[in-house]
Amino acid sequence: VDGSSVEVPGGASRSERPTASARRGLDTRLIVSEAVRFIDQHGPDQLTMRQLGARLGVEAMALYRYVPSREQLLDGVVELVMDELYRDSRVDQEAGTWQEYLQRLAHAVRVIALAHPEVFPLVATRPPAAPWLRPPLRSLRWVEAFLGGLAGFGFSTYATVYAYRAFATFLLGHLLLETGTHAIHATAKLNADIEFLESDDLADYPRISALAPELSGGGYEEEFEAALEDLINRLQLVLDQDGPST
Amino acid sequence: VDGSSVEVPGGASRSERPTASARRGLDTRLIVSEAVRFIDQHGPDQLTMRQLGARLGVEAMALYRYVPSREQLLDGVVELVMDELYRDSRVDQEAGTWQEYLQRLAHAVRVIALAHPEVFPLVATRPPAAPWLRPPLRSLRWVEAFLGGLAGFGFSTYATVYAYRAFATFLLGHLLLETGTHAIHATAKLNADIEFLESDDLADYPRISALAPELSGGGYEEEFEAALEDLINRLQLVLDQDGPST
DNA sequence: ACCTGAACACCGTTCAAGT
DNA sequence: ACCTGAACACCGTTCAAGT
Repeated sequence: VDGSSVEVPGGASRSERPTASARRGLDTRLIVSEAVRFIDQHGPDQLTMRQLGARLGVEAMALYRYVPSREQLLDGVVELVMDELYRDSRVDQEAGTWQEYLQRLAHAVRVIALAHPEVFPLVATRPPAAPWLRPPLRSLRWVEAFLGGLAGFGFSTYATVYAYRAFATFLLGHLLLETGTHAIHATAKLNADIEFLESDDLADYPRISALAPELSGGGYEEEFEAALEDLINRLQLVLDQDGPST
Repeated sequence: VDGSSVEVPGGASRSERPTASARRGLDTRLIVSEAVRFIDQHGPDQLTMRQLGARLGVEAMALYRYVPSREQLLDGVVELVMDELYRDSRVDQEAGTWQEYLQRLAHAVRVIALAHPEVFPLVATRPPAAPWLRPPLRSLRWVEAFLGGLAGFGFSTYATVYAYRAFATFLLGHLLLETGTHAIHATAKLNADIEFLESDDLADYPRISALAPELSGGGYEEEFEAALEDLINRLQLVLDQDGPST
């Protein structure tokens, strides 16, 4: 309910008609959030400077006053979406334990990912602005808070870094897989998919056929929860071996 | 040494001059493997039908005899790269234990990912042809072998499915992060990266500054090994709780 | 100051025409 | 049978020109 907090003044008309409130007062932030909405609806490949301009009641060339290039616009999309974390109530309040802290953070990121399944692949694969940022933890403010949080709970620097890396890897793998099945193109493509290198017949793969329902079934939520708990247990072991303080 | 076994007859000239052996005898497979080589060198965004044609000594339009579209060509690239597994000696030979089997498979996939860091994001994010295929385990033959292998080691269907999902998630997260830092564009972009939504000053993030070397450092190999062992231990627990046989 | 028109150098893709 | 030329409908981006 609170995962899609990118506010854009305009209404929901998906025609080329510009919304009244967007007509005047173009602005970098407005452009980026309209891009987010567009990608949520049609996927990143469909996002075109001309189409985005049309939705904002403007020619494509006008966007270049506020955005250096399409590539940087996509970077802005990633940044804006991940910044929804700041508006998520569950990360605001103080956590009592580091386990609780990681739980809250993980769930908040998951909410964002599921709210924007078409954006998440960009979060996962766009080259980060700095080498210390591991997707999907792509914001400096964020990572700073993460490191500070764990340190506050008595993590050594070693344990902090270990936890950071493991946590990012966990989120990336799970959420990319989960959003991949939720994405628009996933279903759209299955219909029209003809393998042209070699045509596969499912009858040749008895084990897959037998397990098809289990393999394709959902259960992402339970999987996420279980793996998150495992990760936390794993970090507990590292903490125990390592001793507290810096 | 054996991770890049896509053989393409042509030489290594990167000009538009076609290689002698590729001049005649166009063919779907040749086109796809040339596309792999191109992406390895320049990344997927740079891949253009016209440029690929030029490398094969042909106009772009000629490619459409063998490849339905650029999109399907990219699907073919993913498939061809992951099929290198069949040519990897470490998955051929019989494994004595399921732990050994998973270890071999994981390392073989990692070799492929590192051999083609620009292709791996495609492996990770392209919509799979079927809902039972979880990236990066995208081949039916492959997944069939995986399921059969574990069943042969006494995994119940529940444990098999659990292992499949966990294994795929593990590989996806780790290898996408690792290839992300190895990718061409990662370094190319860092130089020219100017945040335009808000300019960040590293001095505002003391913990990141302090841990910068540890955060950005490599250590991917050790991380991979450690996490793989953890995963195997986790699967051991599931097996114990679950009991053997189908 | 902010937006537009026209233009440039590209794309993917189709199809009639060449050999 | 296989490739090409020309064309279509688009792209991202630049820049002089409009208001």
